Amino acid sequence: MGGDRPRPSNGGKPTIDDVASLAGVSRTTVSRVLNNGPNVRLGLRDKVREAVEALAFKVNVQARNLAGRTSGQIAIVHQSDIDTEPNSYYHAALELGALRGCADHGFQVATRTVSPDPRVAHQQIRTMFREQWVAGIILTPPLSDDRILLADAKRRGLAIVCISAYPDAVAAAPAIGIDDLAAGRDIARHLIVLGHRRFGYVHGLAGHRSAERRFDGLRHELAAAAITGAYIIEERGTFTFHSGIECAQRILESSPRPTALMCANDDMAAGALLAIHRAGLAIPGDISVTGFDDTPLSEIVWPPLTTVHQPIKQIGHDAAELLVVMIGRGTDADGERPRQITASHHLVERESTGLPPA
Amino acid sequence: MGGDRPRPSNGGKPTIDDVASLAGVSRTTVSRVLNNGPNVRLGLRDKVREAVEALAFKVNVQARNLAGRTSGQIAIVHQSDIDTEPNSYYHAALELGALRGCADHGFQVATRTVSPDPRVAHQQIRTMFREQWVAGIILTPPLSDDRILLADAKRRGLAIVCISAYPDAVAAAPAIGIDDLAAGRDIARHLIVLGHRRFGYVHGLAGHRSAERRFDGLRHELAAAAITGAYIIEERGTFTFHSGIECAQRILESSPRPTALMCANDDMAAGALLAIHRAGLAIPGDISVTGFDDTPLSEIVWPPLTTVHQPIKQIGHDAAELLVVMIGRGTDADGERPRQITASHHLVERESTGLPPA
DNA sequence: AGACAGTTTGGAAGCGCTTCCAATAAGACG
DNA sequence: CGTCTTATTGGAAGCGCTTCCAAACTGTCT
Repeated sequence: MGGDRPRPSNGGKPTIDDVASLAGVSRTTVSRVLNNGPNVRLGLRDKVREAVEALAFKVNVQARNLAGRTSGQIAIVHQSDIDTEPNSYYHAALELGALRGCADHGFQVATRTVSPDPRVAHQQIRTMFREQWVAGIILTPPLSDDRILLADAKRRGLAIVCISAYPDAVAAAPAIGIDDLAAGRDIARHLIVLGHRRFGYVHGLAGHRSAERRFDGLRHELAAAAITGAYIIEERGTFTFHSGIECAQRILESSPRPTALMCANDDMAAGALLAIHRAGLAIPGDISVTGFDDTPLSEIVWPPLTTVHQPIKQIGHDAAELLVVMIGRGTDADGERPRQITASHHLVERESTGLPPA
Repeated sequence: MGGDRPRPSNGGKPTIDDVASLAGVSRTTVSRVLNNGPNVRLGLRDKVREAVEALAFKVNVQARNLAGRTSGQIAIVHQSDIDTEPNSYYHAALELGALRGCADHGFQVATRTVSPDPRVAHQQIRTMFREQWVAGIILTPPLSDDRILLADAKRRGLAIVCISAYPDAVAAAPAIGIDDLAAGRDIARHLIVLGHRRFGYVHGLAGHRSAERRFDGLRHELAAAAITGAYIIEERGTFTFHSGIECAQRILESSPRPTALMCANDDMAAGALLAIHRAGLAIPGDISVTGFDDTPLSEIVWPPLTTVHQPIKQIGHDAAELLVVMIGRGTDADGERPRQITASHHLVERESTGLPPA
C-alpha cells in the first residue's frame, strides 16, 4: 500500500519524530512550530511545515494533552434538564453541533446541566470551576447572559465561549450567534410590508436577553416605518408550546385583535397556531403568525411557519472551535483572540403569513 | 481544602502510582485490576479496589490510550446527510446520546455521513476501515441492517454496535434498541381494544428492517385477536412528513375507509394528520392516528399523537457505552460480551386515538 | 576585540498509563 | 523432599508529545 509520500519509520502513523528527521531539525523545534511558539527562524518554520504536509502528520491529541498537562477537557453547560424538556430541538441541535466541533479537535467533552434556580446554578458552576478539570466551557442561553457568572469565570482565567449572548456581554467573553436585532427587523419588515399595523408579540423567558432583541427589532422597524396608529400587544411565555397557546389566547381576547402575531420561537408559534385554530380563525386570513429558529417543527405545523432560519448546529460547532482556539495558545500567537462571531440568518417565508384582513 | 481522603503525592489528581502505594502493590498490579486482567489474587484485588475508592481515582484516558496504542477513536456512522433533513430529531437525539456516552468515557468521536446510495456507502465505509484510525463504530439505521457491511466489519475485527437492528443481526454484532415487535403489538392492541377493525398502515423506508417489525406487531396482534373481517391497507413512505401526507391521502381514497391509521414514525403521522384535516375528517372521530417514537413533535401537532415512547438519547448513550466495553477488553475479562440490549418502551396515549365511528 | 544580552536550537526528563519480561511464590507430582 | 509447572508479582521500557534547561549562535555596545 505504499504511497509516494515519505514513510514513517515504524510503519504506522507519522509521529513528530518523523517530521523532525524529515525536516532535519529536532523534535523540540517541530513542537514549537506546531504550537506557534516563538523563536523559530522563518526558514525553518517553512521547512517544518513542508515536512508536516508531506507526511500528512496529525498531532496525537492524547499525547499532547498528557505531556502538556492540559486536561483537554471542556464542558458544555446548559440550564435545566433539557432531556426532560419536550421541545428541546433547539438545545439538542446546539449541543450536537458543539459536541461535533469538540470531537473534531480531539477534545474531551462533558455535558453538564445546572439547576434552573440561579442561586443553585451559580453554586453548581462554581463547584465545576473549583474542581479545575475543565480548561474551558461553553455556555448556552440563558447562562450566556449571566454577567455574574461570566465575571466570575473571567477572574478565574477560565476560557469561556457564549452562545447567542447579548451583544454587550462580549466584553466578558467571546460570543457567537446571529444578529437577533437584524433578524427581528427582517421578520417585522416582512409583516409591515404586507400591511400589518396591529401586532401581538409573544416573548420568551425574561432572562434570555439575546432573544429579547428580536422584540427590539420589531419596535425599531415599526419606529422606522413611522406608521401612525401601529401598536403591539405583549405577552410573555416560556418558549414552550403550551405557553404559546396561553399567550395567544390572551392576545386574541383583545379588541381590536392584532392581525399579526410574532413569537420569540417556533414552539410558541406552534402553540399560537393551535390557539387560533381553536378560536375558529383563519391563518393567515384573519391573522398572520411568525416563529423563530426554523426548527423542523416549522415545516410540519399547519400552516407551515414563516420564520427566521438560524444555523443552530453550525453555531454550536463554531462555538466549540472558538473555544479550542482560545485554549490552544491563549493570546501569544497572533495576539488577538476573536471577540464575536455573527452567524448568518435568513427569513424563511412559508404559509403562515399573508395580507391582513381587509 | 483538604478532605479526609488520602492526598495524592503531587497535590493534583491521584494517579495510578498513588493507588499503588496506598494499596501497597506495584503499579502493574493496579493496572491489571483496573483492566480486569487475569492473575491477581482476590485479596489484592479488593485491596486495590478499596484504594481506588478511597482516592476517588479515575484513570486518565489519554495516558491509557497512549500507552496502550489504542486510538481511542470511534466513529458514528449515519446514512445520508442528516443535517439537511428537515425531520431529523430522531437522528439528532440518537447522535447526541452516543456522543455523550463516548465523551463520558473519554473516547474520541468522529461523526461520518455516508451516501444514501448503498454502493457508494459501502465504498466509503470500507475506506474508513482501511484507514484503521477507528477502534470501533456505531451504526445507525438503516446501516445497522446492512448484512454485508456487518459481515465485512466482523471479518476485519472491527468492534461494531448497531442501533435498532433487526433481531437476527445480533449474530453479526451486538445491537441495542427497543422491542419493536412488542411495541407494534402494544399500539395495535390499544386500537383493537377501542374497537377498530379496518386499518391503514404507513410503512417507512424498506431498508429499515427494525421498523418493519412494528408492522409485524400489528399483524400478529390482529391474528391473535382472531377478528373476522379485519384488514390492513398498506402504503409505503420515507419517514418524512411529506411522504406521510401522500400516503394518508391514498389510504383515504379507499372505500370503505380505515378507521385507524398506524404510521411507522411520528413525522409521517403528523403528515397524516394534515391530510386528514384537509379531507375534512375529524380525528379521532372519523379516524384514529398513531405515530411512533414520541419525538417532541407528537405533543405539538393537533390533536396530540398517541405514540410509542422510545428513549432515543438513552439508546444512543448505551450503544456508545457498549462499544467502549467491547473495545476495552475484547472478550478476555468476563468472557461473554453482551449480545443485545433491549431498551424499554411504553405506549403514550394522547388525543389522536379514540373509538371508531359508530 | 571582548563582554553581555537576546535569540535560536537541541537534549533529556517526564506526563500517566500499558505491557513485556524476568523474578518469585505456590502447587503438583514422582 | 526435590523438581517442574503454573499462578502472581514487580521492574522497566516505552507510547508521542511538551517543556525545562543548557548550549550554541547572533548582534550590540564599550
